[in-house]
Amino acid sequence: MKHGSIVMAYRRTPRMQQRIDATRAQIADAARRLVAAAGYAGTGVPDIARAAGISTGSIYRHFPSKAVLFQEVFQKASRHEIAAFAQAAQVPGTAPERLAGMVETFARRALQGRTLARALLVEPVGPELDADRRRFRAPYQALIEEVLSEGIAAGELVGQDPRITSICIVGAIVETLLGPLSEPSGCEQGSEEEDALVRALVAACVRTAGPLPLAPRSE
Amino acid sequence: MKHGSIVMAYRRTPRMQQRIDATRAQIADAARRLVAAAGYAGTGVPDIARAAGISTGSIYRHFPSKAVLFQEVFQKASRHEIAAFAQAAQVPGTAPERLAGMVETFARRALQGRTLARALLVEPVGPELDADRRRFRAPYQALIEEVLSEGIAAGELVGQDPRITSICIVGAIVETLLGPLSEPSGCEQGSEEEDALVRALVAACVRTAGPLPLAPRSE
DNA sequence: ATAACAATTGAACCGTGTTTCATTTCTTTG
DNA sequence: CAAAGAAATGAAACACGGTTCAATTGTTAT
Repeated sequence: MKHGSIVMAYRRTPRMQQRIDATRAQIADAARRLVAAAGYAGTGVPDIARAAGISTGSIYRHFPSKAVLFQEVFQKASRHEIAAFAQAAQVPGTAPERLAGMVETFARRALQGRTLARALLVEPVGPELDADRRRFRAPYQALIEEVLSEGIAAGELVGQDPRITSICIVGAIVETLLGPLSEPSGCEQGSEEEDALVRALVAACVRTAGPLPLAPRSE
Repeated sequence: MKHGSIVMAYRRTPRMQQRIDATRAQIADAARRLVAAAGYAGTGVPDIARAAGISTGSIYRHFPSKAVLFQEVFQKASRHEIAAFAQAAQVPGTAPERLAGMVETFARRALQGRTLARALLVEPVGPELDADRRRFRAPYQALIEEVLSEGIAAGELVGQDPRITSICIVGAIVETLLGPLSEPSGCEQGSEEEDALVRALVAACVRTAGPLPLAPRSE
């Protein structure tokens, strides 16, 4: 304290805030890319720092922990997917038709995304993120359940517990894609094989929903 | 070398071999019990040693690594389940009837086992065991596929890819049980709730198989 | 220019859980 | 009983990854 002149404190300026936000986004983006390439297990905090061009310690100025960082990454990544899925749910048509479109949308996008989809859907992670993954699957299930309920009310589907059925359909999709998603070149993208897989999956899911032939009104 | 008399070497005698086998079994059994109680993540090698009444290091005389130990534990545990499932597959009846029995068997046993089933079916583990788990699900899928193929040939089920359908059914079962298996007291064993769950699951799986009404012969 | 303070660095830290190994205990054989 | 060697011990070493923090660099305001 040499002299009494009060020097004003450093304040967070817009320019600085922008810089911070950019770094934060850079970290999240690097994490997303690494997870998409190496999976969750194969992505350490130092790896992310290197990929983002910053230091390990800096990560922790922007995120309190690795778990929270990935929570954000996963949520952001899944928002896109869920939006696409929700859009498919809104096309007009009978419940079975809509369901078919939804399942196909899900499957095609997952097969395109591969490793990221695998990380989101099935890759083993710690218990904290495990709960998150269930939360990630839930929106799909809810959208399916909604369509099923409407289909039942409209007499397009047999009577059933739409909640359980929707869970079954989500499980069916994930399990079917699990194999292809695990093998790097399980079935080539855009191949005949992929088409056959998706067709069979869609058919099975529609059957699970139990479409009624054509009974518009009670006899 | 005090005196020239050649003292014969120690040789592995039947008695000793029996002892070794017993210890090995003891280790595997302790591991199984601990996994059933605390899950895979919550079971360390020292824990197993303590439960088996031996030292940590001894484990490594009997198993080269923790991964191999659990491989054996999981395989042995699943043998029982698969045997029960295979038995359910052999009861006489139509394909839909048999499938219903199989699904119910699987679900009831899994809900009874809880933590062990969860460890086998869904608990996050390392990548080595991940492949094992897929191998663990495969026998169920194969048995279902077999029943489906027979049902299709017999005209009891609609035309379909039985492989994909069987994968879907396995996924449906696992996904449906995942919730209850995760929550310690999700739905009480032997409860009304459990019955409803199993009924809905069985119904959904049978629909997935696509039973045909009653068309014994082509018109 | 320089005080004040935030952001960044990266090597060290720490907890957890697996694996090792010098030592001890036990079993068999002459 | 003594020698030989396998089996068991358990404390210590190790590996791995996330997290921390003292030192440094960068930015703002006077």
